[in-house]
Amino acid sequence: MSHFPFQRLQADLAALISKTRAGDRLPSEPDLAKQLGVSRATLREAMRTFETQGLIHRRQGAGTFVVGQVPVMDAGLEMLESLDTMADRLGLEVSVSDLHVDGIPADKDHAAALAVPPSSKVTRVRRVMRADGRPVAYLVDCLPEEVLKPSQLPASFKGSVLDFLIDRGDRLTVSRAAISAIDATAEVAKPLEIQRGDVLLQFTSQLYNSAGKVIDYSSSYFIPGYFHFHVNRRVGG
Amino acid sequence: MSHFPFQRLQADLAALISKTRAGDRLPSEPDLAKQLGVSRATLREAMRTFETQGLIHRRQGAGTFVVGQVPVMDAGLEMLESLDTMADRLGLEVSVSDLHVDGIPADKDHAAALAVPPSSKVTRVRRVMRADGRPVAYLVDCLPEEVLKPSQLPASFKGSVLDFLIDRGDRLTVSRAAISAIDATAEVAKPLEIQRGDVLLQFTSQLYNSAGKVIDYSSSYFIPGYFHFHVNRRVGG
DNA sequence: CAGTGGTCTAGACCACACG
DNA sequence: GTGTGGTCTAGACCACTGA
Repeated sequence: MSHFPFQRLQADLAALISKTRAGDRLPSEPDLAKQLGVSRATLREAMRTFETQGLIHRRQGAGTFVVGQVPVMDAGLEMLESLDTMADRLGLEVSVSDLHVDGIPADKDHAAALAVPPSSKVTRVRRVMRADGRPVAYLVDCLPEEVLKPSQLPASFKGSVLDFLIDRGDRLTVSRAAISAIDATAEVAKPLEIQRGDVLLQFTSQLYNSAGKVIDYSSSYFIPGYFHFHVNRRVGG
Repeated sequence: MSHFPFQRLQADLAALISKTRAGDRLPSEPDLAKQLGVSRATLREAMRTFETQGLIHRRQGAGTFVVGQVPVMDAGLEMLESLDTMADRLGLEVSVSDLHVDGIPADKDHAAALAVPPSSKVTRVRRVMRADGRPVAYLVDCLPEEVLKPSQLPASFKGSVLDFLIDRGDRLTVSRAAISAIDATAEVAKPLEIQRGDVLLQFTSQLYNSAGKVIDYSSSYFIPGYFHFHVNRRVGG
């Protein structure tokens, strides 16, 4: 028996997953832990890696399922386009769920990013993007109320704030996105159906109009494995 | 007593950390777990969040220390520059440690990225970048042997492959970087002095010369909190 | 309802740092 | 050696799913 349970366990799990048909359920965690000769805690730690890669999906009360080939969205970062538009361009099917639109008072973060007074009203739009029925991104947009009131969004709103603004005729120029990697908090883990502590790619963006004013402050959380973002960087001046 | 130990624990830990002077040691994990009324496993789970944010640093055998204000490297992604150059521009002190240069046979990944035959020789350069003495990034460059032999690197090599190539007169044009978020594997966790499973921002880059040939394939791993990468995205065509 | 994954506990052993 | 963080175990209770 190896003295490094975790490494061996990773290999054993990889073998098990690869020989399980997509969509099928793995044995329950207690059973699997017994089979592989480790405790359930260790097993779960190892499973987190495979969930991050999008190879398995765990559903409380239901089980752990092997996930089939994932549709990957590959996009450059030079251009800003909505995930909807991106999916269209790539010929992928995406859907939106858990759409919530509300008005909230600006907190310090909003006030600084949007250049509005603290406690002024901002419109918040939250939703989950799904590909193949599985959550792949969680998006939160915040806009000053004078740019967008919750009531202005039509019943037919399909989830893309960017596309809505463009269609409405707003003159948008550029978006500045900060890129980071984070642990999922409980708030974003729940809609994305992942675990708190799972790894996410985060974009925090400010969208400018032609007057140079920030009209949208958004946080986007992407589950790794479903997206391939890339950027071309020039060398020298 | 709250029914949500984790949330309360996060708040308690945050309070403890904020009132501890930078550089001081926190109580040991068993002591702290007892103080806060949770098990050590739960405590460690919560601590991971603060370590990701760079607020604390855990050293096996020594203790957990509160980290002072971190020097942040803020950089756009439109231009490719070495971390050395970036640090200079920002007036920050960085150092290189754990420099390893070796020649290895190309694996499938190298062969595909560098467009060289499998098992042909590639030169690999690995090193850790430190700011304020703390590891902040782990960098691995792989170059075909005909571009760079291990013996060609001078003893004075200070860690930047990009700067070396530029100084040598290589005509470089553009770098294509793929951006991802990953769990730290054991291999990168060790040099970065973090835990396996901690979150990292990863850039995987191909550097092109003016002939359109890939001459460097690199993987860069960044600890979140020390870097603010951003990109400006144009709207529309 | 039984069974699943999500969380927490108490305790153990190890490798490592430091005096 | 002593004490630290790193890891693993065995068991418990909970929330949720689905028949």
